[in-house]
Amino acid sequence: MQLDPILETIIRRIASRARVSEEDRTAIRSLPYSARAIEPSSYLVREGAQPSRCAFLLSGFCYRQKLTSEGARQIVSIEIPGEFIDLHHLFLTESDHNVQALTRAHVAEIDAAALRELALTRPAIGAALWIEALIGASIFREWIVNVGRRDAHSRVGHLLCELAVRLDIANDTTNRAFDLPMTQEQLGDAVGLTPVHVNRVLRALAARNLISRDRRQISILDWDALRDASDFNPRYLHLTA
Amino acid sequence: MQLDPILETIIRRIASRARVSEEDRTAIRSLPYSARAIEPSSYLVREGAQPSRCAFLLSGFCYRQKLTSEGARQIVSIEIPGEFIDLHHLFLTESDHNVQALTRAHVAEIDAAALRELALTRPAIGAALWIEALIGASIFREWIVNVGRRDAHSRVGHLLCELAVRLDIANDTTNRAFDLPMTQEQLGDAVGLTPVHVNRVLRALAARNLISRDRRQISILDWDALRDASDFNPRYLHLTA
DNA sequence: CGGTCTCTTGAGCAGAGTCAATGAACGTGG
DNA sequence: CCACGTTCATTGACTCTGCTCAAGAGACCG
Repeated sequence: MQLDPILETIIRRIASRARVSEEDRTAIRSLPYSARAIEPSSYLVREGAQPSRCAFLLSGFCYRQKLTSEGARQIVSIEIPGEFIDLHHLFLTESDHNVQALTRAHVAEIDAAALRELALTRPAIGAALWIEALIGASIFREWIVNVGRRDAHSRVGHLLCELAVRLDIANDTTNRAFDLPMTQEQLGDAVGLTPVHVNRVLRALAARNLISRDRRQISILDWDALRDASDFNPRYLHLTA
Repeated sequence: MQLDPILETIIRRIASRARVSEEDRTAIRSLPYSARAIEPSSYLVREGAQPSRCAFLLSGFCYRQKLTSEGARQIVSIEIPGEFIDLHHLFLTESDHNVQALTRAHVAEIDAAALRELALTRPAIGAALWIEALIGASIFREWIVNVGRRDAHSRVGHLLCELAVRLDIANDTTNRAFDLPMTQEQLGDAVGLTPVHVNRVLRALAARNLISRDRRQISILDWDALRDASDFNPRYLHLTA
């Protein structure tokens, strides 16, 4: 029998978090889902919607965002390939935020009821999804700290460190360099600064030889220095959980 | 047979989130736990620790907090009675933050392995705990927005609105008034401001007749006005989920 | 009654925002 | 291949919200 490569990708992700049995794998293989391509900046989820599917990001980047009544935007997380992007919809009916594609992206939209069923009845799958969700929550907490208590240089540096680590883990590399598919305005929305100030901070970081930039390609030149200057401690990513 | 009032409280909480069967209740009634009183400002959980218990807050207030290397503190959530305060420890080994008591508090510390077992094998209990955790994550997201994109007046007002709603729900009241057991310094740590500025903001809100204060008793005088001024929309609390 | 912790208030400062203009990169159609 | 329009990045000048420093007043406690 031919295996569906998309479901196998999802299985690998879940298996990386918990010991899944052959029956667990079989159960995942029967999940109803549909694959979809998303154009940059289009919405995957809108605040107030009641989605019946739960997306898994296969390729591309997304971000999670909320708007204030003043029209200001705050990005509350950035999603990279290989992540479940709305586990919330498994158990909460209404979305409390928006999710948009940053680049062209591919997602597998899994039937929420079916995935919820697996999460509740198959302990290994349940545990894996719990871990995914709880690490996500931990990252939210760190972002509150970032935006609430760090100065502009550390905020931007911290975000770059986080992305470097998460991308290196996801790609099984140790590059500390990556293509950052965000405008400076979006970066500002992620760290609570204006685009003008993000620009000044980025060049200040480059001037201090902590990073180098070429278009939107970011290389961290001095990891230890940037990590220290940005108060970055990867504990909150629970890499060894 | 005599029922343990503490476990019954926990059962009621879980039952408010999902339809639990009599077997589910029986299973909860056999959870190993110990009750403990906590003095103000003492720690329930420390960053880096590997707790084997998961606390449920029976009375009193707690806050969740992280420190930067500069020594700045950011409070990332405030916990009120009736909440599970570290569901993270069910599935993540190491704590990424500190939890401290705000007032004298009572907690039931439940054996994490036993509760995890229930979460994974009893669908109703699992669903209830998922909902608890996901609402917590939603509140983290809103706090990122609060600290990242709102001005000082809105930030403080937003926090007061959130606490008023959560406490009214928990106590089944509609007072819009509550005792806020926090110093202005702690308030500042929750909204990313200095205590001096929190002080000015609080008196400005009082001067605009949005709130009144007597010691640490807060009354919201004009709910609609404060809600609008603070950009508060309770959707993120998922009250009807 | 003294000590300590909070709360208040004022004065001056500075980090980040605003406004505005210029320049570079990129996609598109001719 | 080039002209053009759009989006994004960069820079300067100026402003302002919120911070720092510091001192005094209340509240609470043993």
